[in-house]
Amino acid sequence: MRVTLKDIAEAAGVSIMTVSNVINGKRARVSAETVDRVRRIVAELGYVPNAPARSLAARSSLMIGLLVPAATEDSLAISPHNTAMLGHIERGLRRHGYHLLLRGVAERAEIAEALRSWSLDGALLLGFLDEEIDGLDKAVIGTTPVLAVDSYSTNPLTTGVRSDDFTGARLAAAHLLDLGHRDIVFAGPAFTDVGVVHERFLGFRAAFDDRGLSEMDCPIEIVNTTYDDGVGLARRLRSSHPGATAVFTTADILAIGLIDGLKDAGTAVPEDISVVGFDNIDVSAYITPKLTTIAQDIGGKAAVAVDRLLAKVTGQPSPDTPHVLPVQLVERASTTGPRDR
Amino acid sequence: MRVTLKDIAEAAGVSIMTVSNVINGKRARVSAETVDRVRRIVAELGYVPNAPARSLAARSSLMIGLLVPAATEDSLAISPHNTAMLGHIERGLRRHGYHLLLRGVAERAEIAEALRSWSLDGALLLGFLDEEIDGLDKAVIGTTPVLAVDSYSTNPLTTGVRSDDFTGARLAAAHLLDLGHRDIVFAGPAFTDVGVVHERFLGFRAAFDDRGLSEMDCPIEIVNTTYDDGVGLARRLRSSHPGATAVFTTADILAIGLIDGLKDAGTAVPEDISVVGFDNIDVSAYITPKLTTIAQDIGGKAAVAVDRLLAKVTGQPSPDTPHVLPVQLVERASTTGPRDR
DNA sequence: CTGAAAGCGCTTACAG
DNA sequence: CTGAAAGCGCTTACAG
Repeated sequence: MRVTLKDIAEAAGVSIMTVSNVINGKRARVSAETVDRVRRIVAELGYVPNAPARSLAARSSLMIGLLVPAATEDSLAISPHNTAMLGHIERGLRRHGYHLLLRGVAERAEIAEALRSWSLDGALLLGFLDEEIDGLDKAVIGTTPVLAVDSYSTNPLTTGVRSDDFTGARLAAAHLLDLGHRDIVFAGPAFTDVGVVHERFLGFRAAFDDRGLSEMDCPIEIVNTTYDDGVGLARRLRSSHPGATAVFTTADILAIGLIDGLKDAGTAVPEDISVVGFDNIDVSAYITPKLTTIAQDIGGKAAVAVDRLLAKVTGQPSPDTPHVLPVQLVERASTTGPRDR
Repeated sequence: MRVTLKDIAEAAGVSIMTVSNVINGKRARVSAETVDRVRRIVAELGYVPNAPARSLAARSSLMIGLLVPAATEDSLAISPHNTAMLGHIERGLRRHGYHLLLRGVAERAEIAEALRSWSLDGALLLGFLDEEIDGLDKAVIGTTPVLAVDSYSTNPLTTGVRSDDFTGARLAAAHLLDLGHRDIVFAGPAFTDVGVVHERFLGFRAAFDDRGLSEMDCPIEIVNTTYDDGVGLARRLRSSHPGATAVFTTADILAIGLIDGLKDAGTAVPEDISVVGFDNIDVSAYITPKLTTIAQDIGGKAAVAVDRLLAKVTGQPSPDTPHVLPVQLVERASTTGPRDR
């Protein structure tokens, strides 16, 4: 039989609720002597609080949902970047005594369902599109604190944390421009007039503006951010942009595929084409040539996400502007000056 | 206010428990007409079952724990292999209507705590050492179904699923031997006389036996399985094993570090040294030279783990031998015949 | 096919 | 500092 509050109470000769107070650290309400006695018996009997019972009674669960997009029948496609986030987030929550419910969501209704069903104390949204975040109103998330990571949605309910995408892309483009490149391709997923990719595009353009090169034409290549899409881009790059001497990609994994595809086609990197990535995932230092990229502070992003969410959970006023983490250029071997022509 | 069974019952003019029966699909106990009416009202009012209440009453939670080792203050160091497992496991559980609680555990007591506290219906152990699994008895896990992934522990309580490590290493060694190598280093983490690494060592040796080369001396290099350890191994390889023409590593990430380290030291791969990995993680196809390795069936492993665990959860008799998944050699560019000397 | 009652193990006001 | 009572929202026998 499992040990319950009642068992402890009987063994200690006190009421159930005194035990409850001890367990929950409400020491002000119990004499030090009683606390000790109860503590001892709890340890002796190996009492473990029943979380569902606690959740039911307290309408709170000490459980945080980490919601990640997933096609219905698909397994969670967790990017290297999000994997690292996941690890840090779990640690952060664990240190604060919270538990993590990981859930792939295929349709918006599942967000509401997850939140309400489990009496989640809060949720982190990782990897959703801005328009999906935009659609989250009180009707779907209720009063549960929710925070979006890497989102530019202006939804005040989800104000969260992200990297300084604008500056990152600007640094990347500045690096290429300073090396002497002028014909630079911007490669990334389709974007609208808001969001991570759009910000990176603006930052990219800003570097040109900074140098009075505003009029310069910058071809955009729309590609998904996978290795294979990078390889595909390499195949058509020479014909679609014969004059290009450099490519800025919005993700390392895309840059890595691009470099491999380029090499296969006999194009030297960086001698013929320089490539800059974004993220600084581990792999980027393993490939040849090592990738020049923009490093995000993943640990910092996770920590801020957890801290902000838990602040909301515990009822502290939450800032209405997102926390923006700095990024930095990591110069490695995939970039050099353009070859004389 | 949240909608409860009671609200539905009142609106439908039936008892709470009839609604409960409808919700839980016990249709045999309710007339078709009533089912329809209740269903309609449930949809109309947007009823979502309260999971904690259900867990408390039913002593079951539809929740499965995924437990992963973690040093107390550390973030989950999820290897590429385990990340892929995680994605597939989440999908498998979701399809079966279960939820996933992800938990890093620093000490054994936390396993028991997680299981009991949340009334978990079951748990998957990912990445634990065999000796940790060995220590799990009824006293710590109670009657909760638990299944270990990638374990050679003979603990009958956790009998699970793993890859055919023996055959994998044997294939790898056979490949190198067939290419003409004779001086091959085995590189992997410290191992005892049981476990994944030990099996791989046995398989490695078996390939020599197969060819009547049993007497051959095979140096073992004990290294952790990280990129940096691979680089470190490269640094000392030439001096510690001057005659070696090939290295078998127990993990791709180690092989990748090794290759980078060798290249930095001016040693050509595969011309001077051939390298074989194990896992076939994505990255292995991105590096130069592309890594020859042993591919595990990760999706299959996750699917079997989920199926077996849920079978146990639903009370079906569970096999007392682990499910072993086949592996295969993926020949790429990091191996070739030894140079004539 | 349907329902009234008890109970899962806790917390929350409230009263002393 | 301590406790008796009510209730969180559900499921489980049991009875009709």
